[in-house]
Amino acid sequence: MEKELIDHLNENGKYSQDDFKLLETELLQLSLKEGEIILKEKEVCSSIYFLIKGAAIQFYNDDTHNAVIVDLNGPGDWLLNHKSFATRKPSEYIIKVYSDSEVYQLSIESIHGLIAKSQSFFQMGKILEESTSRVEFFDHNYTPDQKYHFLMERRPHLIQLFPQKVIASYLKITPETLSRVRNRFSKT
Amino acid sequence: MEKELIDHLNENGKYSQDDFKLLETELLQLSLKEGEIILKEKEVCSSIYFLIKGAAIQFYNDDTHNAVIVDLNGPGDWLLNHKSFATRKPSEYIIKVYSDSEVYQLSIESIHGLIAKSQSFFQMGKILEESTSRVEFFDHNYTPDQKYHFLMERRPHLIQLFPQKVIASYLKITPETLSRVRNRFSKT
DNA sequence: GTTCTTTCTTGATTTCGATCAAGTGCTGTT
DNA sequence: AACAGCACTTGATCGAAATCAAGAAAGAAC
Repeated sequence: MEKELIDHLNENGKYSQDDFKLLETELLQLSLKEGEIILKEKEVCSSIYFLIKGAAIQFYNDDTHNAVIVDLNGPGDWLLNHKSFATRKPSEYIIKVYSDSEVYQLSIESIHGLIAKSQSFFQMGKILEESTSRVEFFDHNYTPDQKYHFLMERRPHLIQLFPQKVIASYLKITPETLSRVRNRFSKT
Repeated sequence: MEKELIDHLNENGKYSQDDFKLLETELLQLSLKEGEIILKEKEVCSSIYFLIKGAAIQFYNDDTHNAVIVDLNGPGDWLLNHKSFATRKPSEYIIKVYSDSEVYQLSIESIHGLIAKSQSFFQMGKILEESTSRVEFFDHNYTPDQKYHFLMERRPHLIQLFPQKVIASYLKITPETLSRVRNRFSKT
């Protein structure tokens, strides 16, 4: 099992050597090419994917067929649509690999099996807690500068993984505004 | 048990007569006066409340001590802070009764006990799914008109329960803008 | 290398919602 | 009834970000 996942699990819970061995038997390692779709629109999210290397985006197409990016992911992140996974209903969003990536796939059946074998895997339920950062963005009604600072503090690695137009879409600002924010920011 | 709760449960799951009886023994009915606090800041949310009559708000105080409203509730809604309830960590937000209200209180211990007695109560886990409307607001980057239309479609009763300044804070627009939106809206 | 494309930057202009400022109307209190 | 205190409306102005429009820079394809 890759170091990334071991570190991630140890940071977010307590697992024994046996737990790691159990988990390893359920993981499916996949290599994905840029542009591959992990979760199609209207498909039920029935696996979660641990991103070892690469980058992924979650988005939907608005009425004018523009991709609206709702989440960005880098190495160490879990890829899933929380809502679809929890409700077993079709996903409104699409998950797509943004650059060549390595992932571990873990099916919902595997997760249930693991929990049956070891209570430790209950802790994985944490993955289901929607990363609250998006909700906080909304609650706080941030300015473009605040949004960028927020991103720099919480997920700075994402800035390296995606072009600015993607970051801008994620932050709900225009690429021009992001360029000016970065310009201001680099002078302080 | 009040009709509101029976209807609510039947709409969101399948429960037997025995389930209702079991539940009834765990419910604590409370009358609350306008302004009473249900969940204090930094308190762990260890009960959920079903709002039979009245109205409630969830908010936090920003750096300048203005209340920023993050959720509004009316009869038929459950009152809880999802994040604190799920993580057992202190809540960042406050839940306050906005007008004299009738609620049922249900503690987390009661919920666990109910699940132990009847699998039906697993379905209550749905309550824990964060109402997605707030996230959608953010994802879609709505204009003030769209926000108001969204509210009119999804939760029109809230508009009757709260003054416009409260609705405006919830929608992250000024009361002036809301007044103009409503004015435009009433002419179509 | 050179060309073609895409990304990023920079400037000018526009636009929408916030802010500022009165004024109106409603409710409750004495 | 008279007043005080709010909630709401309406108008005028302001400002921040979007939009429009070139260019510059950086990659990719040949």
